[in-house]
Amino acid sequence: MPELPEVETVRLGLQPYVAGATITAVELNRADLRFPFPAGFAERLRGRRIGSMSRRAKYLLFHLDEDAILVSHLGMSGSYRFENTERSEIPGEFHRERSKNEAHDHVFFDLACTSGDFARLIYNDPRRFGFMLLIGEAELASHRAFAGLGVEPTSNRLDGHLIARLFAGRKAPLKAALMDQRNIAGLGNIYACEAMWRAGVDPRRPAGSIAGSNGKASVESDRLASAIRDVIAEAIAAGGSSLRDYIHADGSLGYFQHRFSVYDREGHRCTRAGCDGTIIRIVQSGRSTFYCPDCQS
DNA sequence: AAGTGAACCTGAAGGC
DNA sequence: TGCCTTCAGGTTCACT
Repeated sequence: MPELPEVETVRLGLQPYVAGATITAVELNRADLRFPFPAGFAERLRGRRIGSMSRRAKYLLFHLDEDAILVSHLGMSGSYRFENTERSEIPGEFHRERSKNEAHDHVFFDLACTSGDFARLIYNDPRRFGFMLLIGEAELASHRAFAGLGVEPTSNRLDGHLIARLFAGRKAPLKAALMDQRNIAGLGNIYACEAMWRAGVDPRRPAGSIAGSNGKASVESDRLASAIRDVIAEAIAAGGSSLRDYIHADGSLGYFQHRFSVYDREGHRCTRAGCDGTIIRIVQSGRSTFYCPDCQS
């Protein structure tokens, strides 16, 4: 379930365990996910020490020694879990014996943690839309996955003026413009819908109609920028608690439980004070959009 | 160039 | 019970 807040929650959950850990072994259950794994993937990771983790848009970045970065995108259904987080003197053997191999477990990372514990980090991804890259720190900015990405919705650079400038003259529906990672990087279907509801704007409107004249900020572009930043910040805050179990996994997946205002609420009453509308679902560029036709205009 | 739609893949849920 | 269709949090590519 990975939009930006979910990816950030995964990062926050993994970071304390993997920071400072050394990768003692990597096993692949198949040669590809969405793309083939980079040549020599497992071999190149073995023996590397993980410094820290960061996130860009929906990408997880494991910063390794020798200025390398393990990039992980979770696609639609990717997840990480730990198994066998116990002390052992023989890392490789220990994990191999005890680890459960569930359907769609594709990558196994054996880690020697700074605490002296050993842990096995497992990447699972039923639909295999996720992928992993192994690149150099210097390559990051120019890599095709990152070069075109827009502003982080958590950044204070995201304001009404920027939205107006990005959207001015655009005829694509507002929803499509918000989902376009070249504009705002990390917004997905859920939070695009939620942000438009909070801002009271119709997803079908041409994106350019949000901008003021001459691409200046408008009341609506200001409202939309605030809505995006608020909903993302709130989701990260809420996600932190609800996904923690999922990271500690003992086999059971945690579920991201959230109160959505519109997403997946077709047929329900709009919850905006004073609005009597009913949430409807439409399809835009092949994706579901949920909104209230009464208070989003 | 910008915008739209199909493709990638598996599983869950609902209708009959 | 099973079989069929539709849908799912993302990205990329091919086409108009």
